[in-house]
Amino acid sequence: MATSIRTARDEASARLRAAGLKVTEPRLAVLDAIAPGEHLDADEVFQRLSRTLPSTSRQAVYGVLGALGGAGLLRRIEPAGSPALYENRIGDNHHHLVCSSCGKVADVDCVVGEPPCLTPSATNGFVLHTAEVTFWGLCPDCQAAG
Amino acid sequence: MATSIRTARDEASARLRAAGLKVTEPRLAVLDAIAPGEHLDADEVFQRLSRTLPSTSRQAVYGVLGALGGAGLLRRIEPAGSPALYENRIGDNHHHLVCSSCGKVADVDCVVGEPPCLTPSATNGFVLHTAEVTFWGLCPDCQAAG
DNA sequence: CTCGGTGTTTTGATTTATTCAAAACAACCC
DNA sequence: GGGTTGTTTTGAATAAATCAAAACACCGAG
Repeated sequence: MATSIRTARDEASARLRAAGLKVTEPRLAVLDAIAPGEHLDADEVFQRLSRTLPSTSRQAVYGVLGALGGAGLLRRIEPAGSPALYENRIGDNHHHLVCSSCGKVADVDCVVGEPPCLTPSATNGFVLHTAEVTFWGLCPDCQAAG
Repeated sequence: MATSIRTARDEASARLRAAGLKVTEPRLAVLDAIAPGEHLDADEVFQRLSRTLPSTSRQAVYGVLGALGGAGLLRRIEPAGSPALYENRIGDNHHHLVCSSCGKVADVDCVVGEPPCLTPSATNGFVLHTAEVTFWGLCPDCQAAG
């Protein structure tokens, strides 16, 4: 257990270094705070760090999230009506399901077949680099709540 | 010319009434301010109204945009990194091309073939009602600017 | 036509999410 | 270990939007 924690920290350190970023406690703590499948906003990350590394300032959280996002170690999404959210899952082009009632976010793998969403009908002269798909609906809990 | 202006106003009035909204000067002015193909934020709308109906407050603009958006007379989009934008084109499920450098927005008709983007690989129990696709890239001007 | 109820707008303050700037600090190469 | 550079802290400021209460205007009933 202690071994696996040490290992996770070491892996995180290695990923930071590989990205050309210095290894610092706030960065390790942020990487540790966001579990796979979660989508956390800056405030939620800050609150989690207030348990694991209470000296961390809110601005440091913004700085870390910005650095990790820019380095590709976290992915940032901004669903309409919600503050920016950060997730662990990177490197694939997965999409998101957002509950229009409670804001809950779930991942979905790319849409049916090949990524057709990368091909709009006309590009208006734009050179594309990403297609982002957000599905809006009601999550199971909000369906149950009527 | 005066006739066409009168007609546009009358059409806008009819659409407001049909939506169950009262017909007011600020609402007519907002509908008049947003031309087809444009994507304006609340501040841009407010600035346009400061010419055509200068007594309108910023909060009234927010109120009008909210009411018209809720009634389906305007569509609201919120690309990441940008304030909410409002457009005229409603009732079709078109998508958007956003320049990641300057923020310029262009409309695109739905992606190739049938709307495949309405079918994620797994819905995680969500009941879907909308799929929103945002394409990110560089607009022609920003390509030219290097 | 005018009166009254309801919905809208104004006025002014407030909140939320985020960014800026400068000083203190810490990681890491030598 | 010591210096440079990047990071974090501290504190203030901004942008976008929302809230609340009072003034007002639309529009249907009479």
